[in-house]
Amino acid sequence: MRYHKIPDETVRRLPLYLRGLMVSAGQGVEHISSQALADAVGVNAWQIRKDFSYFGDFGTPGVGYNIATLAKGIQKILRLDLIRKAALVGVGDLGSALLAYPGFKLFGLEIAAAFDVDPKKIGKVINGVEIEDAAAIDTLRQREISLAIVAVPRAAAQSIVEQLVTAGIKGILNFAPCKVSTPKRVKVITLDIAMELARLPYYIPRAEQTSEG
Amino acid sequence: MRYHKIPDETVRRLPLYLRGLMVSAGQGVEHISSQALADAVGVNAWQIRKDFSYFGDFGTPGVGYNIATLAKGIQKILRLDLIRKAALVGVGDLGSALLAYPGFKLFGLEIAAAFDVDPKKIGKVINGVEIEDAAAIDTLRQREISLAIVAVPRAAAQSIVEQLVTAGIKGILNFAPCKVSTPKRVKVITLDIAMELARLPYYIPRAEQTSEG
DNA sequence: CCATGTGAAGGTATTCACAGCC
DNA sequence: GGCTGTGAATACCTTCACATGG
Repeated sequence: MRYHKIPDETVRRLPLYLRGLMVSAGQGVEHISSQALADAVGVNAWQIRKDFSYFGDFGTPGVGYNIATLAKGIQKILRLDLIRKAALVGVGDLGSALLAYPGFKLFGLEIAAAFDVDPKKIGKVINGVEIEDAAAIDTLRQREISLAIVAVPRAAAQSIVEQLVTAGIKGILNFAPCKVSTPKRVKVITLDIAMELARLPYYIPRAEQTSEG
Repeated sequence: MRYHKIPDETVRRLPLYLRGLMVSAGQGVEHISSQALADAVGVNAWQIRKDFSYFGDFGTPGVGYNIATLAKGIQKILRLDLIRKAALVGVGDLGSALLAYPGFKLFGLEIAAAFDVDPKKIGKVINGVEIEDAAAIDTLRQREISLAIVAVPRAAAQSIVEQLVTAGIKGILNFAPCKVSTPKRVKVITLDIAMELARLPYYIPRAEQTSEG
């Protein structure tokens, strides 16, 4: 089933598998079965096998998957072998935390540029990255950075996104709590932290509620 | 179609609608059509109408939805009228940013307690919340807090989650990049920031790649 | 014998088209 | 005329069962 349209849900799970493989690799294991990976990441074994089957034959029947080979394969599918740098716009509390966040490294990603409008922040260096004036966003094209993380207030988000698109940015991770519009060719993933917390109470049965605020 | 099982995807979208309604309400509008809300939040109009239809008749044909009534209705469905307090565990870079994050207020939520294991942090006050020793997590039961946000390193996550479950926590928003296990009655939403960034390159067409790192 | 890979079945969510109501 | 609410149709994703290969 090598040539097929890839379900979006499969793409969403690929980084999860990659994370699980990286963690297993760090424990010195060489092969892993779909069942073992399933236990590690919390997805059904047959779902994992189906997902991998979209991309080709990664596994060996009776043995499982070679962790290093599979990890490389997923990195290539996700294009993490080619794209490694991201720019950050908005170095407030959340932006600073993202600059210091060690988790991107696992995927080969790093924040290679940071921007803010606040003159007091411009010129400061956080985690080896110098904060630049947001007016310099258009230099991203020459610097061959095609990913951006937006961590600015809602009111500024759409305008910043438009600057990023002009600067040749092709993918945006948006933390601003609002919809942002881009040309179809530019992919946006919006991640609203408060929204995630807000749907949690729904799953708490009424009988079990312990907190009323 | 008042009594029906609610699709999980619908529940996921409810906070999005609520956010859109809150923003519209702040602009002095009283009614909104499914089309206008659709434009505001980036979901199809028929999807919105279908979602609301699971819960009853919120709208008036020819007029639209009363924003205040609909917002209250969604808050009630999500149980945001009853549950307003959350505890934070792990006051590192990300945890501190979450403590300062103003976005929870829109949903009536607040971080009402914070814990860390680092003696240097314990006793400090951030945004009006005093950081307590993680050993005090079990006091959450008496304080009637049933939601928790976990922002600790991967290695500590499972152990912290178990303490939280013992303390009577019923819903967890997990930022640690790993699967955490809980009894079925405790709902966990894991939000791995790096994973979200990592699937963005997939959507960048090869021809358009401008960055290779 | 064990684990993968995959058509087919089953289930869930989205989209459509239009009846009903203001 | 305009907008909601919803059965029906469609598309999508998950789960199953088992053939296939080491």
